[in-house]
Amino acid sequence: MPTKTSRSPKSKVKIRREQILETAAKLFRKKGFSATSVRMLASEMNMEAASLYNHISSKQEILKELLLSMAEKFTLGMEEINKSDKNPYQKLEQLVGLHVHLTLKHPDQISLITGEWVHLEEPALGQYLAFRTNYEKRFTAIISDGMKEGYLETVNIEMALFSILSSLHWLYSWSGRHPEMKVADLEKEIRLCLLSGLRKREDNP
Amino acid sequence: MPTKTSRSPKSKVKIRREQILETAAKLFRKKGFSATSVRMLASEMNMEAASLYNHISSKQEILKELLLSMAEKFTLGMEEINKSDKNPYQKLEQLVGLHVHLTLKHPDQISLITGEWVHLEEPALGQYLAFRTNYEKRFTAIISDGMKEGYLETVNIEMALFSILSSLHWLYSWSGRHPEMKVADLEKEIRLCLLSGLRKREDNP
DNA sequence: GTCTATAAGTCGATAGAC
DNA sequence: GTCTATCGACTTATAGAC
Repeated sequence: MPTKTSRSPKSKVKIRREQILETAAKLFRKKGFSATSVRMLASEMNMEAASLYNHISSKQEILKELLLSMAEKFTLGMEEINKSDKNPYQKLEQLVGLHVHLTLKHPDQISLITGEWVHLEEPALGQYLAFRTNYEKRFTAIISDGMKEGYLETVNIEMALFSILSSLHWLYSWSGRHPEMKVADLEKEIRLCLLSGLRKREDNP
Repeated sequence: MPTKTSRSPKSKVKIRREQILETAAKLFRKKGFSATSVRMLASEMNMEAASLYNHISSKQEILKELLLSMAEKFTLGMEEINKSDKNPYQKLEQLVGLHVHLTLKHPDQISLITGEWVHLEEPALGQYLAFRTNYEKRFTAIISDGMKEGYLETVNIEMALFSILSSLHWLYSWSGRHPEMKVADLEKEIRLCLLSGLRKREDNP
């Protein structure tokens, strides 16, 4: 049976590492990955740059962890939604909810999805793009089903995906300007804008 | 009266400078401003880094020129559209056209709008943000008019602006994947996705 | 686990020959 | 207008004392 003292230092290390990752995400968001030096990150953590390397192995590793952990969260959410027997329109509503939820919980990490993934090196880059492609493929399938089953207007599928995803990707900047807005309200408003517009009005269940 | 030889070298210089700006935009798009070195830019131009400084005064100046020239083009387009006596819905259609047109003409420069403006230094940063704020204000006014006059569904105005603009800002990545698509088709499709969804269906002129 | 010191390289930009 | 050579500052990361 592990003693108190045998677990305590381990969890302390983990917390410290998580603080570094959080701070890094904030800096990467503000300055970009390339323009953020490990010295700046260390300074923000009130330590010397060399000390960081007791917690992380490289600057690149930080970016990799920040981006791949988000990619996994989106993939997991997509799997959860696809497991249910909801109709395609309801799945889209849930997808909006997934984006809103993850965006409000991890705004800094989410912001990196937009432009900082280009700084990933192989093999992390390939892994990340695989997640991304898979996610978009599943998203497209749901939109496609929604059109076939009469829940959605028939428009260019790729364009629909593109317009929905680009709006959802920029949610973080919007939520930054309205920190007072509640999750439920934000979700309702963005559903109204992105989905009700798309939804056929006449003959729906 | 200027002779042929007096104009020829001047225009040659200008073309060289424009080639540098174009190449820089392409590199900034691919690697980001910070991760692009002047040596890489020079190499792409088949010259030494030092030689670049006969055409530009600094790396920062390149970014400033790329971004502010695009900001001016958008502002000019907005002024043109606002000058007409079209109704708000028609103005929105024209705005979509403006974005499509500028995106297809300057995809690399447009791509910088998304994330690279953060690397602008003052006073260029202030100038850029002033353009941006002004543009968003006018865009909002048109949406607001459209709602008041019954052309558009009544939704959260800021959210409508946000979802339209974020889709339009990412047009460049979409057009990159579909280089074969014609301007008119792209414009029609994106209008369908972004505006027809928003447009009220019952009682329009 | 944090520090100082430093390696080894790249950065933007300039000086001056041609 | 392009080159070589170079400056000084900054970069990521490591070695080793404490």
